Amino acid sequence: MSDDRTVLRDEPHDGVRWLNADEQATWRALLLCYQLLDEALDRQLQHDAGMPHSHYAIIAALSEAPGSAMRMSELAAMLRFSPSRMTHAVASLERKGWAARARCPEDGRGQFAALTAHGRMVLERAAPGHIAEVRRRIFDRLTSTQQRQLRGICDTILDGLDPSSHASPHRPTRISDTSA
Amino acid sequence: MSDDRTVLRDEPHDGVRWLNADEQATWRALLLCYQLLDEALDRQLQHDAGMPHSHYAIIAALSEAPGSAMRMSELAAMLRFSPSRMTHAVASLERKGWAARARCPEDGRGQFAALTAHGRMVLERAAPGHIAEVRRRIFDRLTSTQQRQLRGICDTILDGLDPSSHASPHRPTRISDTSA
DNA sequence: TGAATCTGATTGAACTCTCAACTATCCTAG
DNA sequence: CTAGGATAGTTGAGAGTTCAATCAGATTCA
Repeated sequence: MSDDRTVLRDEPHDGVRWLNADEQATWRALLLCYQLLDEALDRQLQHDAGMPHSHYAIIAALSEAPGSAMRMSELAAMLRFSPSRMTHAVASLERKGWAARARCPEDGRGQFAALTAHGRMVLERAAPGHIAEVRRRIFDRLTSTQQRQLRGICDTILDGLDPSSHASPHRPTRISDTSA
Repeated sequence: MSDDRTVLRDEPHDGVRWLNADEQATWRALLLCYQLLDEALDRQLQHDAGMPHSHYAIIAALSEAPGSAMRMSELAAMLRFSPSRMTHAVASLERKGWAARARCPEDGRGQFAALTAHGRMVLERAAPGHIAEVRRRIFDRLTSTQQRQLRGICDTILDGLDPSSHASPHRPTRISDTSA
């Protein structure tokens, strides 16, 4: 209890190679970056628009869908949410009157989530502030070289995390896709 | 309601410049990367060690502190947690017997959080799996060039987020610092 | 000294997310 | 046509986080 040396040493253990000093520093910076970025974005949205980032992602996705509506499962797949998470989130949006659900005619099990007029208005009001924050925190700070590097790094890491993310190479993207 | 065009256009609005296609793609990749990485790490720790990533960060930090103990506020500042979050988290660790709290003699308001022997054991068991996951998801995939690039990008972004993060340039880092 | 203020930490409510059931519908093979 | 299994989505409990309010011990200064 009064030992000031860590119990974890930088030698292999259980067949695991530990991180070296450089890797540690990078990992620490990455984690901190994630954490602070996430908090900054969430705080901005929560404060200025009364919604968490995940809800913004949902209404932004809906706003770009044909008829402003999508099947729950489509939505979940697109945003990589669990079905349960999506149900809870859309239920919450519904309570606020920003979204509505409707049974799917072709499949009795299915549900559509649709953006309401009110929801669309809320999104329109929330988007500028959100995008400004993204810009301010990230794109205004990075050189175009760094931006390209970042893209490559993310794609590389995603390859190992998300088999289905060789995604969207040429899909005509839309602006509110600053979401997720 | 049956309008398939997005309400958000890629023209300036409210003085905010929207993201262009490249920026959007990068931003999307970054978000997805964050999300999946975070889930992967959290799931691994939760599944194999019964704790969320944030709790791992706490016990790892404690394990490296002199006497395996730190003031609540120190701990919170180091990990960039709110006081409230830290209180709740340490309370949870205490319930599991992994940490203990003790009043600070010099300052009646203060509290120390200390790692228990049990907590140290739990950390020792959890660390290899966690580090392996970090390695597998990130460092095994990136070239050393990419690693350097990533470090630079994170530092750049952190400059705008966290004034106090020009941090740890030469502090003798320790292994369990794969935390946070 | 003693009021006003500041600081370290805690509390409880509200909310989101996860996980493990569970319901309802659809599909398929016998 | 019906039993078994797959699919779409929901439910509720448990946990972590945030926020605002609060408490108690320090500090300041008149």
